[in-house]
Amino acid sequence: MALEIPEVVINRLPVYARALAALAESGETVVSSQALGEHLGVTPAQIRKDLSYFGRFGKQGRGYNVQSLLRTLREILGLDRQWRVAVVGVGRLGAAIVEYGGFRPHGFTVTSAFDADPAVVGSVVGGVPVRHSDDIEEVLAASPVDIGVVAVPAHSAQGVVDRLVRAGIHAILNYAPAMVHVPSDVTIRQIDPVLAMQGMTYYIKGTDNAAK
Amino acid sequence: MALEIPEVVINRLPVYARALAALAESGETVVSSQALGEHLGVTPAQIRKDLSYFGRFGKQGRGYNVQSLLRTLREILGLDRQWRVAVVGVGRLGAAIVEYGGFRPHGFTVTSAFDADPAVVGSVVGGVPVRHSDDIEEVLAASPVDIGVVAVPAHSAQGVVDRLVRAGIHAILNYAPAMVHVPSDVTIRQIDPVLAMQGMTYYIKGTDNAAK
DNA sequence: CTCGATCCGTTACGAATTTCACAAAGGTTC
DNA sequence: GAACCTTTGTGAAATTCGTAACGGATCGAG
Repeated sequence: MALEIPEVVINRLPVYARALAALAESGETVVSSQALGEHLGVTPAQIRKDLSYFGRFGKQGRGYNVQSLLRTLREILGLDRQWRVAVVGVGRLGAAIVEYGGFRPHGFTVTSAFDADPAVVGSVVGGVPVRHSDDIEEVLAASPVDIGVVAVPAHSAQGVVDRLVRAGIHAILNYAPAMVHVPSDVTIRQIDPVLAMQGMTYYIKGTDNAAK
Repeated sequence: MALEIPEVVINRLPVYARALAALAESGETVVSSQALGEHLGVTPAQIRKDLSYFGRFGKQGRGYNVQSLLRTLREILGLDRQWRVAVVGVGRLGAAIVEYGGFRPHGFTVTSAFDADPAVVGSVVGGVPVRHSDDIEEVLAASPVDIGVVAVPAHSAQGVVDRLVRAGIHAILNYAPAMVHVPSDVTIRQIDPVLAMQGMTYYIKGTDNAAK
């Protein structure tokens, strides 16, 4: 508690946890920072350093116990709980997110959905009834969620985020191609394929394929 | 050319470009690093420093010309060209990517699609014929692309990436929940909503909603 | 029980990145 | 055209982050 843990470190922990889960799956019982690092493309030193922020989990000469380190990481990250998710915007993308089955095995369950289009409000998507975006605060006051997922057009994103923040949400995953602002006690992550691609083209400007 | 430009800087340029495009749209002709920074949540100094890697684009006392800075950034990033994209994996997610209309306005066109499922191979998704994943090298040799998008299950991701690399691709956007390895002359970006969420739960462990 | 090999946790160092702060320059006002 | 205000570009300082290196455990072999 005394030490402030860098965000970059926190963001690497889920990667470690995923690798450990794979190792556990394949029956491995111990793993060294060396082996884990190779499997993951990071240096062993970084893994040891990252873990050392939270305690001492390894045995010298042996490595880490896969099961127990995995359990520890999941506990640190809060992955040992169920998290309720609200999805705002159930257009093409939003509907795909609500119906996506990949979140639930990780403890994330979509428990409410919102949209601004009256034609969609009232329908049921992926087993979740769609409410109107104007009622976010009201609906979430009655049945709170932990995480908000924003899948609305860019120009509506900030408004939706503001609503989610007012509803008491402290974690937001934003799929909208817009840089939105949140108070410092709210964590936000951006998922933006276009930005990701645009950040790559710089590096391939000079390659053969591009020459035309 | 002499200077190696940090990757973090490159990744911020598309964000600046997007903000400038919005300003241009709304008729603004000049913008200061101060104003741009506020609009974007970064410090003015960072914007100036980032831009200074590439030249001197501003006027003291005035700021930057929106149109010309936007044009310059697009040129630097290679956003002034058309980029051909291959999508591998046309399941739920892959099909959504191929059919997604949001890439084309930015110069990214999906020109080929692949899948390993014989039931899907031969069909047409979003106007693009689906070929078998085993034929990636062959097909891309005949009609090359610039960027590969991977939307296959985690266990197939590395194999697909290897194929794309062998086909001469130098930029890969990976939607598969797997850490894949590429040679140093290949740029890769990861899109992983589960990791993004898992990186947020750490920060909301102590909030009211989670207490139950 | 000793030796050698392995590997963690930690500290010290170095690299990378961000922020600061200021001289120089453009614009405006009178 | 002089005084003043604004804002850039940039070295230098400060901060953050990653890597190297090593003492001290742990284990297995003989």
